Amino acid sequence: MPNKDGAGPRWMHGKFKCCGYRMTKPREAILDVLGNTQEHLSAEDIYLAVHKFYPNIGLTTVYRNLEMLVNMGMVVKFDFGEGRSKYELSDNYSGKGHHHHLVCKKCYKVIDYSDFMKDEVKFLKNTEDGLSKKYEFNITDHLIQFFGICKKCSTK
Amino acid sequence: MPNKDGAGPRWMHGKFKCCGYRMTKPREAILDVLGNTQEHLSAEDIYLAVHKFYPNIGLTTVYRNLEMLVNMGMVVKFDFGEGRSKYELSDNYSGKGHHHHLVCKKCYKVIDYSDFMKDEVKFLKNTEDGLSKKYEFNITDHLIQFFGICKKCSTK
DNA sequence: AATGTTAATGACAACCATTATCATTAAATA
DNA sequence: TATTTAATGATAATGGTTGTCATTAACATT
Repeated sequence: MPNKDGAGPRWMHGKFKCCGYRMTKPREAILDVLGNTQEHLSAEDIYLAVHKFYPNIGLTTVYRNLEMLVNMGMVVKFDFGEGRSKYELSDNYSGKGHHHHLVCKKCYKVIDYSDFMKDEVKFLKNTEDGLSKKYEFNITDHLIQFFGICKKCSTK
Repeated sequence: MPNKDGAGPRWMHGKFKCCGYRMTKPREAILDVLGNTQEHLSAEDIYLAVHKFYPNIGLTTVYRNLEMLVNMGMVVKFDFGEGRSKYELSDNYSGKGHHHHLVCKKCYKVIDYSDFMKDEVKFLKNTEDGLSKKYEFNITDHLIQFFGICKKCSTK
């Protein structure tokens, strides 16, 4: 799963360099893991995946890098109510494209959906504009999640 | 702030009784606190407020009751990214009415807004219907939050 | 009002995701 | 290759939340 050539995409290196950061093996491995899954991974999930190839990379490092990547906007952190955060590459860096989440409250399975975005975009634009003006808030983000019970969980 | 008569609204007692639950002093005090604030309180906030009048009510009891009230649908639990959950009475039991949240990412101030709900309701209905059908999910809830920087935080 | 049943409590320990500390290592640059 | 300092890894600490268990008190029944 990780890039065995040890280089990683060129643009990535640039991205880090120009911020005064370095491209390190753990950082690259973490991005690799995030880039090669459709799942929503916890810090520990990522740690375990990375650990297979680089057994000396520690959990602390994973947390540190995730925090940094979130701050850089390359990774997004989600809370699905499971007691631990989940991470995924942000829209610009993942193949998934813009999507939102549908979360099962029982098994915490998460479905990405990107249908129904037309209404949503309109609604979001309106609301963000209105709220920004009225409450003098500089809105940078939104979180839209639907919760429910998935098919599997509803039949047991 | 708590009802000194020690009775509380009648309908509440009924609500609990018919589920096999009991109306206890801690439970009542917690509901009282939640019913008499416009703030979004953490478990500890509630504990401290309750503690003033009933110093022997413990934090564990607060957590236990909150969990139970959330399961009953009387209280809603929110995560604003602060590292601890916040609680408020659900729409049906609070004077606030249906609203959503605008959260400052720096100071975690939360603004309730109920403007712009017209678009939202339409959008939500559409999306929920579509998602339910397509993904065979029984949708029960949604979470809509806007994040940004409040005026105060942006000028310092 | 007294009693019995059992939901609920309170004190404390345990849990577990996340963060802080700090000596050591290794990217990037010259 | 040497220098600088960002980044690492091991470990301890933090802090919100949950589990345990003996005790208490709501409520229905008598």
